[in-house]
Amino acid sequence: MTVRKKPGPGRPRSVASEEGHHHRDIAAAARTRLSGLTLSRVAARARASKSTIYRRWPTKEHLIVAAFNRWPVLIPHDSGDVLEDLMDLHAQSMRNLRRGELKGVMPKLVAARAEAPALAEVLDPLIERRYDPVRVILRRAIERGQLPRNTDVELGVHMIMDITASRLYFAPSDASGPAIRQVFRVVLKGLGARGY
Amino acid sequence: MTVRKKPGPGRPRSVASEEGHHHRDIAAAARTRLSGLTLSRVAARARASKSTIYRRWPTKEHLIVAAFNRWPVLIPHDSGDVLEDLMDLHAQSMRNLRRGELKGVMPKLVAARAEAPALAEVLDPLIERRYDPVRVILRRAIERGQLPRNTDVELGVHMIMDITASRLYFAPSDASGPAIRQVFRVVLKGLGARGY
Amino acid sequence: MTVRKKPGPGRPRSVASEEGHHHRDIAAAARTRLSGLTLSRVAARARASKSTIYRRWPTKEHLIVAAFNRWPVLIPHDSGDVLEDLMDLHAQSMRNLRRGELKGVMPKLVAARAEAPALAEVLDPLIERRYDPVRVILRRAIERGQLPRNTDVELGVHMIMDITASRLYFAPSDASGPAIRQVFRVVLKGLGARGY
Amino acid sequence: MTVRKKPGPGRPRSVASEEGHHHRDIAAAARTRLSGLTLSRVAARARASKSTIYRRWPTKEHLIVAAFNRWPVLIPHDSGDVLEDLMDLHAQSMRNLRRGELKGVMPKLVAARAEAPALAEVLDPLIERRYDPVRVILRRAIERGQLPRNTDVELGVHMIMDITASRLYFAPSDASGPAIRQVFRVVLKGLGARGY
DNA sequence: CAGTAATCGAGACGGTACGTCCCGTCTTTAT
DNA sequence: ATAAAGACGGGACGTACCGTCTCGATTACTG
Repeated sequence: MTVRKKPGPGRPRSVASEEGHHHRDIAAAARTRLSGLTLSRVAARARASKSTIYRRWPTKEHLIVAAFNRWPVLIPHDSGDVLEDLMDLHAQSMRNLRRGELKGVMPKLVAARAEAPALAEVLDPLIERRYDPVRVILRRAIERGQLPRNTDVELGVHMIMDITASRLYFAPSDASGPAIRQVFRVVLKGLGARGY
Repeated sequence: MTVRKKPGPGRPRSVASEEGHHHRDIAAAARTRLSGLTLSRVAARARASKSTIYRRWPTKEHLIVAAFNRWPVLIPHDSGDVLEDLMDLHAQSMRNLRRGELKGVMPKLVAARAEAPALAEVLDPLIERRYDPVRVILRRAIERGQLPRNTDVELGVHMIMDITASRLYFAPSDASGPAIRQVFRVVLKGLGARGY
Repeated sequence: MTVRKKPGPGRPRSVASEEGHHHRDIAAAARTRLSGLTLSRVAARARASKSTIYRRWPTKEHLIVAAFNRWPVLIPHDSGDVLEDLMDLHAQSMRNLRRGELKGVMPKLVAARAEAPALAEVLDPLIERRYDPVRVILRRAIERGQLPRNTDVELGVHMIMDITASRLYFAPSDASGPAIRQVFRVVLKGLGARGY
Repeated sequence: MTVRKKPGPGRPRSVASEEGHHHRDIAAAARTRLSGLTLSRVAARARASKSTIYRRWPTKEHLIVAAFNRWPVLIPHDSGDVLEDLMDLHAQSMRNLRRGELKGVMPKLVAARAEAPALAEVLDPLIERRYDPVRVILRRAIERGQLPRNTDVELGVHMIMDITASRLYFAPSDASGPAIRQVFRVVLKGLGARGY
């Protein structure tokens, strides 16, 4: 436990945890206006100082990762049909994307990650967690009998997430509802689902 | 057609970026050492000047795009089986990736593209062309009878490329041969191929 | 004499003298818009090419000198009184200065001259010639008996020109009529003139 | 008065240009080698960065003005005779001029001033202050009775400075001791001094 | 009149300084 | 002792201009 036994002299860090109001403010400030993001600007907007930011996050990119983690998590609903559940997830993504200037953050993060292995260690678990809703949906499909008992869930999850991510962030592809539905249908069928 | 309208008076630009002329190939100089790429360094290595570079490419990123376009194109072989053909393509990618420092260039390009629409106009056609080998392979599979007559080729091409790109460049996923084989199998089966 | 003995084949320089129409055009183009003067701009305005300009003048500054030499020469009038004649000269200067953007050219020339001795050789004779009108006026004053027979004309000329130039171009001083009249009066009196 | 309004928080600027602190004196670095002066070189020599320099001085020329202001001020001595005092001042100028590469700085400054009014506001007061020694000498001459009670001191000061400056920096004139002595004699006589 | 060779306009080229921007660290004063 | 403020060293960026060069097109001389 990192409990301070004795406060000692001097001003203590303002609620020294990531949940502290100050740090929350900073990450929030970073979340808006990702393009042309500058640490000085973030500091100014959060009424913090650059020292404070660098005391908490070793690089600008780490701060962006923190900001990225504030993205709302997708909620897996249960409509009784895999395809519809996946489409619902995609709709949630699209809604998140539209609001806020978070559009370009994923490419930026991925680029930073590519040449800073240290960043990968922080970023990858967060990304991995984003896969969970799809996991839930696919597992439910198995229980429901829409997918075979022995379906490789991880394979399916990654395929769906990879394609979705590509279409949303990276490639100049069609990310509209109908196009994505087609993709999901092929994946489900390839996984052995009946009726697609 | 890129027909020269009229030569007119004036010294024409060296064709250095195409065949190389009296100075070194600039794009080639940019190709090596992508991380920490500096225009001054590129200029020095190519025995060119920054002016010359900026006269040809409006931004550093445009130059990188040109450098990216020197990547060897994948050759679609014909082994008589779709899956093997696709796996061969993937093997070529892996080989290209290993040699050269081109590793981090894709994420960088994608990030730059995300916030410079002008760059997208130049980059997207080049990316699109990279899809061709897969197109060829899928079409051959249809002719061969491995895929149904009415297969949506574009759908398949994009799915395969999206997933491959994700695994190779963007996501912390398994891009090994066996893992990719699994993915391809699911896609092919999803498209209606028999025997996978 | 630099007379071409035999013309030989080939196109001769277009009226290869400073009086040639083409060169006149160039110097004229340089005369307008001295601040932010660029050889490319001069070339464009004169419909000449940089090569042509550099064939005639070894540096930008030499061209400016040529342009400077187009300044109208001051005409020494004879009113019967030295002081009035000098004031008339000053009025002419002021008029020249007001029209045209030639304002900053003298400082520029002087600065260039300071670090390019070669330029001094070209510029100094031209400047020296600008002293002539004052010489004429002072000599007339001697003949007229307004100045002593043994007046050091050169001393007077240089003093008058130095002060005038300082006030007009270099120092933040008063170059108005009355102020200059005071100056001239002191110089004349110092030279031994009676009645000032 | 340049009163500090309020220190407030934040690291204050180093006073390097005034007393020198943890890095070398920037203006001093600029003072040496005026011709071919490069901000990068100044920065390197002063162990400072371009940012630091541009934070203090808006333009290269402003820095040069600051460097110019380090020129030693002339000391008005009192020999009992105006002419000798003025000649002593001139001797000091000549000595300053000889040592150091400051030779070309005045023309440069004047040229820059001519097309940047903002620079004039900074430069002019400094130049004006350089006139003081002559003022002192002329006033003493009046008290001493060498010049009339009602002498226009400012007129004399400016005439002397204008001519001196012209001969030293701008015009291709004789700035030797005897020549200058002649000039001073004429000015003094013109101002009503007796015995010249 | 036809051939030919120097000059011309246009502008690309290598080089280099400029002034701006941002990063991540450091140094103050205020709390 | 920490925080806010922001100065600092470092270094890349993209712009501007210089003086040289390389083209194709345009001439005036020569044969």
